[in-house]
Amino acid sequence: MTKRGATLSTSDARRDAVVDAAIAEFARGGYHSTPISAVAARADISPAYVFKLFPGKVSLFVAALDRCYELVVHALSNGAARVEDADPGKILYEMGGAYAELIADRNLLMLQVHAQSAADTPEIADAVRRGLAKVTEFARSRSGAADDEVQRFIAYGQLCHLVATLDLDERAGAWAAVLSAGIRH
Amino acid sequence: MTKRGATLSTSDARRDAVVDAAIAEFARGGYHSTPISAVAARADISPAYVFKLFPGKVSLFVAALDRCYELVVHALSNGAARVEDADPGKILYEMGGAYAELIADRNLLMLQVHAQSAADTPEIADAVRRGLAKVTEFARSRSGAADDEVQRFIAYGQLCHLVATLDLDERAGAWAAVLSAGIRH
DNA sequence: CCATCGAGTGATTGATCAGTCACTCACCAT
DNA sequence: ATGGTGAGTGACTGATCAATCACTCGATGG
Repeated sequence: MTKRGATLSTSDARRDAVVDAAIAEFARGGYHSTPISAVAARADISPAYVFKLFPGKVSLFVAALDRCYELVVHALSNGAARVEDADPGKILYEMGGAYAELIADRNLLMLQVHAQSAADTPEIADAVRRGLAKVTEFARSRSGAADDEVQRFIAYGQLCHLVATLDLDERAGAWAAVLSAGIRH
Repeated sequence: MTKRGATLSTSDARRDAVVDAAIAEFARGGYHSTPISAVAARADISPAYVFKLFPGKVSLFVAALDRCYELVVHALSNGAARVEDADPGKILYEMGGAYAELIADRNLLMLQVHAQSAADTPEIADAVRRGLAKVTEFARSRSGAADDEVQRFIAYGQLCHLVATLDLDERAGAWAAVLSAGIRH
């Protein structure tokens, strides 16, 4: 994360604000159906200036994604710090709880879903892989869990995305209950 | 209006062909970045005629999704039929294998990924829930597995989507191996 | 031979959007 | 004051796309 402080030029501060706006707007509409003008409006600047701060739409989306995964790793780290024990299972469990808290507002979650869908753009695919690599590697090394436990951790994270995207936890139907069981919100 | 049991009128046959084309094209580009003209070109008809066969872009996408989930359930059914045993674990395992075969060409897989991302359109969200309900309920009742096993089955299906979307099984890096381990292609 | 009907299209419209460019304005050092 | 610099914008362009509509064509049947 770019450090925010007095040393930042105003354009760097703007860039950070635009990334915040981009996370919110891209999370709403996804990459292809979110116009730059929506991001600009949320950041209270003109669409033209967004193109002065970022070379193009893709790089803005990638910047939003990078920040997203940064926040995810940070949350996992906080979760892990909550348990003094060194039991990998417990650490992964707390990481899961911390992740659930982080994505409670859905923005970071939906951004990941949309990014996966837009992964035919190479720069976006690269950013997703980069972020997922950091998350996976951090979860593995920080928890000390075996590979298959880490894999399970990520798999249930993906299930969590599905449940949240479709609001399954607020739906009637046994099948919805099967999928949402134990997923924290 | 002429829906004869086995004999399709030419416009109904066209509709089917357009759905096939739609699956392929929407799988490539997703909902928002795939123009109707691409589907029309693949089906060798004019874009205008697509709108005679379907009332709008959304309903074409939904038709493609419906067919997709139909094929998925069919594949699961075939997989389950491969084991004479009544062991839920084995049945789920074979279902997983059959699913992996079905989505080997990626079209049905990517369509589901894109659908999840486009779920802010209510008709699309409904179609995904409808399809997922059928898949989940079929896997549960046909295998006789416990709810948490079914949940695990779906979760690893989602992980499989992620791995395939990002080509993780062809990437170097320990983290990619952790996520792709045991996922069949 | 003529009338009808369904299949299928070309041309167009109206809207949206990424990206560009020439420009203004405020501030600051000389 | 003056000239330079960086922040920020309005107005525009070129392209794309969903959707519509008036039309053609060929088969069918009376």
